[in-house]
Formats: sequence, structure tokens, C-alpha cells
Amino acid sequence: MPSSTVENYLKQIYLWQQDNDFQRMPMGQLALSLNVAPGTVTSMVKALADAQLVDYTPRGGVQLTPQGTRLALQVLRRHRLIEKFLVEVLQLDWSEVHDEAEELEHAISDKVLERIDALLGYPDTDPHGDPIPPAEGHPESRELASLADCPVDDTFRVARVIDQSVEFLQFVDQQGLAPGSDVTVESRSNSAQAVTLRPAGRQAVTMGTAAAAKILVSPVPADKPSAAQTP
Amino acid sequence: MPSSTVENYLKQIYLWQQDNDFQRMPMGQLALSLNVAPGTVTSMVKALADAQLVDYTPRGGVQLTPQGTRLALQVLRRHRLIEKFLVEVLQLDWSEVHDEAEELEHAISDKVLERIDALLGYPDTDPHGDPIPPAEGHPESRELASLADCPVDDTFRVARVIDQSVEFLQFVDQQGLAPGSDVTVESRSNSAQAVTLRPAGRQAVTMGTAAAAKILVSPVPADKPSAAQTP
DNA sequence: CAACCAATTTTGGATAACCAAAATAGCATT
DNA sequence: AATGCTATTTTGGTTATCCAAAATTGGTTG
Repeated sequence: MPSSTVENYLKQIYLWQQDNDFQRMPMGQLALSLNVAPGTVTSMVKALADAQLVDYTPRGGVQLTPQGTRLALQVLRRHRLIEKFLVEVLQLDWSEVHDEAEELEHAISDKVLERIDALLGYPDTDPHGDPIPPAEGHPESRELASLADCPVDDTFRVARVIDQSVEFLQFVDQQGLAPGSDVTVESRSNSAQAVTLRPAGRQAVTMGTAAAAKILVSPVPADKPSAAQTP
Repeated sequence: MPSSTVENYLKQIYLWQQDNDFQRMPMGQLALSLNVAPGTVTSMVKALADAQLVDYTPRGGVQLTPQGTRLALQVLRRHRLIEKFLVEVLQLDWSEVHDEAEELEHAISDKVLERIDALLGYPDTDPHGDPIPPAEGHPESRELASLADCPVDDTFRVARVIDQSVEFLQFVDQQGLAPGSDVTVESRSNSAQAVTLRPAGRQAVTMGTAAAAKILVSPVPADKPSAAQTP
């Protein structure tokens, strides 16, 4: 059994690689995302390399091996299924489940996890719209536009919000932009670095492109009604 | 936050003291129940004493302080609520939930625990009939007879099974002696150290008094029907 | 090219748990 | 009182993680 420390290292490397074109992750980045000193990362990573979980080149960064990737995906699967469970079954707020899942993901057994999966009806995304990896194999990747770069004057459905901070998630929720809600992009100004949005049946909001980039959308499916909730 | 190691030490001391007339627990016993070397226990217990969680007398054993007791009860509460949850919501078998809960009890937050408690309708015993301590304060203790010493030829309802081994629990289940079932004590032989039982609507079973002592019963309430399940 | 910088690695050290095996204490028995 | 036994404590040592601060490296820049 990998320790929860090991699981966290692998998870962070996986997530960073997803977001960065599958490059090798620099040690400094890893230290930052794990909140540990750089030297700590160097020695831990050497151990992970000995265990065949990562490929490490001194001063060249780390990369997951296939085996490391498999483990990272399992951790992510646990994390996201737990999040979904906490929201759907225990009715926690989607803004707070990330931290809860952070602990539970290291403690839950396969058996319990599969029961939860079944109870939830085998969902494929978590409450933030993040894909839940299958028990084995890789998650299919969706191509999603973000509110920072999708066409103006069109209506989209929020599919995913890429940020785990309670603050941002609550803001998104309050504006009626949680996953499942529909939104129209009213205007976008490059010079002001801002977008103005009109969430379905709501006051318009203007936000910076940096924030808008964290909200991913897909075309509104023909029939399905929006899942927006009244706050 | 106490580490899960600390939580386990306190929990074991608490459980042992319950079963042994609140005496001080010998270090050897503690080493046994935690599956660690005796020397390890000595040094850990010294640390617990420094943290005011136990009262330790060299060669005299350990005892929980009020603070240690409070912590132990919290751990036990988490453990038993989780067990109940695993059986009621995730439909695991009562014989296997102990080990699952053993891990989860150290990872779950107060918030999630309270949600689970509410979802379950604030139960006061777990699937084995063990009392679930309240969020604060002590559990009320029930006076229960065991099948090893209750009157013969009377019918009782199984209230609690004091053993966490999968093997014994499955045996109990198969004989129709799970908590909630009714049973009649047909005979008891002191010389043979055995009791013969007739679980409601079942074949009679004979077991040693050591085993019978682990099955606690209460009088059958006037109206409530038995909760025996068909296997 | 020399000097500098930022990122990384090394070094020396800490803490929480753990073990094996030697030393000791308390008790019981000769 | 001497012997012995058992439970316990001590001692010396290990592993996983972590940190701070010094040393190094690779690249950048005047």
C-alpha cells in the first residue's frame, strides 16, 4: 500500500501534467503544490523513482511512469467519487467537499468505493464537473471551451469549474454559474481583460478573463433543461 | 489533532477498561491489542502521559484521564456510526464493517459525521449492538444478561454481540442469532460448559459457554416483533 | 568570459512510530 | 535470603517525512 504521502505526490504530479501539456513537472512546482520545502521533494521523488512510480531526471523534473499514472488515477477516482457522494447523499455544499475528500480518499477501501459508485449510479463527473476516472483505464477527455474564449452572444451550459477554493466556488454558485446552469456571454473586452455574462434568469456579471477561464462550458443540449438551482 | 496512532491507543485502553472493571491496563495487554512490541508501548504511553491523556505508573499500567476518555469516546462514536452507516446505507455485511470503520474513523470530519448521524436517524447502537457514544458525554450503559448466564427456558432478544471477528459474526448470523433475533435457552450444562439454544423458527444449536457469553440478550419487549432475517 | 540568479540538490538535523534484544524490577518460591 | 520467572523498561537502531540552510548547477547577462 502506498502511504497517503505517496498518493498525494502522485496526484499532484498527475494534475499538473494534465494542465501543462504533459511536460515534466519542475520540483519547485511540486514543492509548492504540496506545501513542503524543496529539499523534501527532491528526496521524496528519489524514493518514488526507486519505486518505479516516477521518472526523475536531476534538474529536469518528474514525470509519472505508467504505474504511477495508474495509482494517481485511482486516487483521483476515490477523491471525486467521494466528493460526489458527499454532495448527493450527505448534502454537503459542493464548495466544501474538496477538503473533506482530501482526507477520506486515503482511507476508503475498494469495496466501499464500489458500493458508493453503485449507489450514485456510476456518475462520470464530480460536483465540479471534473471527470471521475474509471476503475481502470483513463478517463475520456472532453473538449470544453471556457467562458474566456467561447463565442460571444451564444448560450452555453456550464460543464466544469476548475478551482477548488471555497471562496471562488461560492462566488460561482451565487452568480448562478454552477455546473448545469446555462449562461450567455454578452460581451468580452480584450483590453479590459473582462467578460460580461448573463446567467439564465439572472443579473449580468462581469469578471476578469482569468476567472472566466476557470469556468468551462459545452453547447446546450437540444432537449435537456438546465439544472440551475435557486439560491 | 491526535494522530491515528494516538487515537488507537486511547481507544484500546478505553475498551479494555470497560471490560475489566476500570482497572489500570497492563502494558503487555496494550501491546497485544495494538499488535506492537512491548517496548513501543512503554515509550508511546509516556508520550500520552506527557500530553495528559493517560495516567501512567511505571510497572503499574495505564489509565485514561478524563481528557483521554473524551477523546476515546469520540473515536468510538466515529467508529460505530460509520459501521452503522456502512450496513444501513451501503449495505455491507455487519461481519465486515469493523475493519472498514477501523480506517475511516481516523479520516472523517465532524461535519460529515453529524450528517451521517442525521441520515441514520440518530441511532444509539451500531450493527453489533454496541452503544454509540453521544457527541459529548458518556453512553448510558445497559445491563444485559448473556446467553451464558440468563435463565433457562425463557425467550430473549439478542441485543449485542461482543466480538469483531468475521468468523464468529458470520457464525452467529448463520444460526439466526444476529442482534434483533429472538432465542430460547433450552438447556445449560455446567459440567459440559455448554448451552443449547433455539433461535426463533430454527434448528437448535449448542455452543460453549465462552461463545454464549459473547451474545448478550434483553427481555423480549411486549409488542415489537423480532427483526430476524432469513438467510 | 565573469558574475549572478533562480532552481535544485545536499547536508545535517528533527520527530513519530516502530523493533529486537539486553537489562531490570517485583514477585513467588525454594 | 537466594533463585527464577514474567512483565516491563531501556538501549540502540530503523524508516518515512519533514525543515533550514549551505552548496551546486545551468543558464543569463553585462
